[in-house]
Amino acid sequence: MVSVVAVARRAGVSPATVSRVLGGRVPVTADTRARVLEAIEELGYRPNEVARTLRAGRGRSLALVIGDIQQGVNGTLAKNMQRELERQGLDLLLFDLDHRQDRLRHILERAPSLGLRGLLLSSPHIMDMNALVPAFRAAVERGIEIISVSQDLSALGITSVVHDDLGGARTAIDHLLARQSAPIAFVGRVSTSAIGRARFDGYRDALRAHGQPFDPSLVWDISEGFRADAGYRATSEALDRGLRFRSVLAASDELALGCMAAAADRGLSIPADIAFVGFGGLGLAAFARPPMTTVALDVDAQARAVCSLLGTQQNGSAGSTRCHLVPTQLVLRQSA
Amino acid sequence: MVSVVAVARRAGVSPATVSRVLGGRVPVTADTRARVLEAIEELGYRPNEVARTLRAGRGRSLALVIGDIQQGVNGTLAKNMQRELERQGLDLLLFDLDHRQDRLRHILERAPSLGLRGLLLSSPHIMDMNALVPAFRAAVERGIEIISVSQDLSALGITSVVHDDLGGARTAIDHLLARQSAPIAFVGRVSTSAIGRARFDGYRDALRAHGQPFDPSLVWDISEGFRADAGYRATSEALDRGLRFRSVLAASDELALGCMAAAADRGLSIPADIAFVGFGGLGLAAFARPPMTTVALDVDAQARAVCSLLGTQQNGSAGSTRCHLVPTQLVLRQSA
DNA sequence: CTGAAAGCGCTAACAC
DNA sequence: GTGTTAGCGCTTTCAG
Repeated sequence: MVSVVAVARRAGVSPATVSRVLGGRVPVTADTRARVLEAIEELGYRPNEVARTLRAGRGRSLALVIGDIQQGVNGTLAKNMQRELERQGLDLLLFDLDHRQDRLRHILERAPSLGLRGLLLSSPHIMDMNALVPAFRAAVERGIEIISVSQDLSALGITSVVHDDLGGARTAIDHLLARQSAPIAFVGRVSTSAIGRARFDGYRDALRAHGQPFDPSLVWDISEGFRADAGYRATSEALDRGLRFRSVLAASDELALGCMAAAADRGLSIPADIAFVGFGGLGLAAFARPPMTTVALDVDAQARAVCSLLGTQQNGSAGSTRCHLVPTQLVLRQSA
Repeated sequence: MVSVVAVARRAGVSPATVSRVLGGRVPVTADTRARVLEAIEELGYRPNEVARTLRAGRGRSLALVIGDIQQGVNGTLAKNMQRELERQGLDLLLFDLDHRQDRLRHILERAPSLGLRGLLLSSPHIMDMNALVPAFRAAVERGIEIISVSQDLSALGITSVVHDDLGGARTAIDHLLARQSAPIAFVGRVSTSAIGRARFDGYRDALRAHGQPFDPSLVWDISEGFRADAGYRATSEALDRGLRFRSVLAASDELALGCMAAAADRGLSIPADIAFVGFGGLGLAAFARPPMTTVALDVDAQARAVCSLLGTQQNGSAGSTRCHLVPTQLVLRQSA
């Protein structure tokens, strides 16, 4: 491996000077600089990031700790995050939680020894914070920046950049009500998901704001995961039980797709018999038939917001930590 | 940061001994060992991966270099790869190519200085190998293991673990022919995609094997990306032009979804009027209406195969490098 | 079986 | 403006 020493020798200078040229923070004679640059070129030298990291105490990578990269808009999130981080010369380590809390603790503990600069936590999973707070605290004390992007953890002193799930759900309900689609069912309140919870809260708040009755039998909890099959099952059961509803707000696009399939399988017409609104803004939703109306998340804006926050944080001063809201947008298609 | 030195002091031994206990490869007295372990426990010591990496010359992470994490089964691929790598104590660095070849060269050049152990290349993009081969070679010489998982690059001395795209397409055609769905169209031959090419080859070969005519007007190229809108457009145009076909094999599930939407929008019945087969095995495909028949990829098997190959490779001995084929499976649903 | 010492590649102090 | 030196934390000789 070509090292600073080799470059220095070739340029007839000391390793320190090579380092100075590389850093660009300390003045170097134009002539020396040119010789060093030339040597670097000739030798095809590349600074060793690992050595730099060891020296500096921390490196140039962040971990994206994600609930389930396979689901929903998480792929898009990963893509956007990687792109934005790279713009700042940062690398992205991917760590899939598979929704297991012990895995989160594990990566928190490993972060400092990996030289990670920070940790982007994208899990909607409601965690046992008593068990986790010490791990978070320890990481922050070691200089790890933590930003939560799926649930608001600002109360714990963790900077959060989350979508306006509540507002998004409200907008959806407003729309559904405006087009006379009450009663409205909600699918996807999951006891373990902060996102499911927030979207449900928006649903309930909006009903209340409009003076609409809240009917618990129209809220369909699902055990876990916002998968299409859960939506299918919930809707099928509701239909079997003869529940009366004219529309469904789903906590995810996948869920909504499952719901729509269930309605379609019973020969129901969408949106005439039942209207459906999804949540997420999956590209594929536009190709469901009918095309799905959905509350679209702006993951690109979120990624940019997260990156602009990096380095800015006042480490974990629990009181003042803010939660930044990323606006959502109702995309009207034909399902509602 | 708690270091070996601190642990050593506490246990009353030398740093070397601590290291030996950690490594477990060199015999240590049971007593000493116990004292060291205790000190580690008390201090909450964690070995610094960065220092280890610097010392060893390479670390414990691989890069997953992916064409577009947002598309198709790539999310599933990332998830499975991360899980399997972690089983071997390896971390996964995510690098999204956005289908740009210069980005691949870039990461190849950076790999050694990042201490990467290897590079999992998942891009179907057909690249200018003249421009890339030197970069590949340089990386391999520096000890980077490279495995290609989306296209067969064994001719270049790069171990490849790819799905049996050709066989999968053949099976789909066999099925379509058996159910009297000729003529069969193919959508998704992309000039820049090795995957699109391989699946197309399977389509053409199977037609030939069955003595079916090959009609070029039934092969719909798309400019790039296996997105649903491309499928929608291609199918719409074909229908507008009055082309005669009874079924469509798509090079991806997204594409197929777009195709089905186009047919549905014209009031065509699926599969009675036109049958559709997708490629990939996206979970969502089961909730299209009608449910989509698709050639499912076994990404889990692929990830396991890749990991079992790590460390096994005889670095880039161009002649003998093998291409491992992962079988696909036709999942019959109602669209064909 | 254990300790001392060297060194992976880099950069920040400290001289000059 | 530039060179010398030390040390980030680890493991691996080499002695003992």
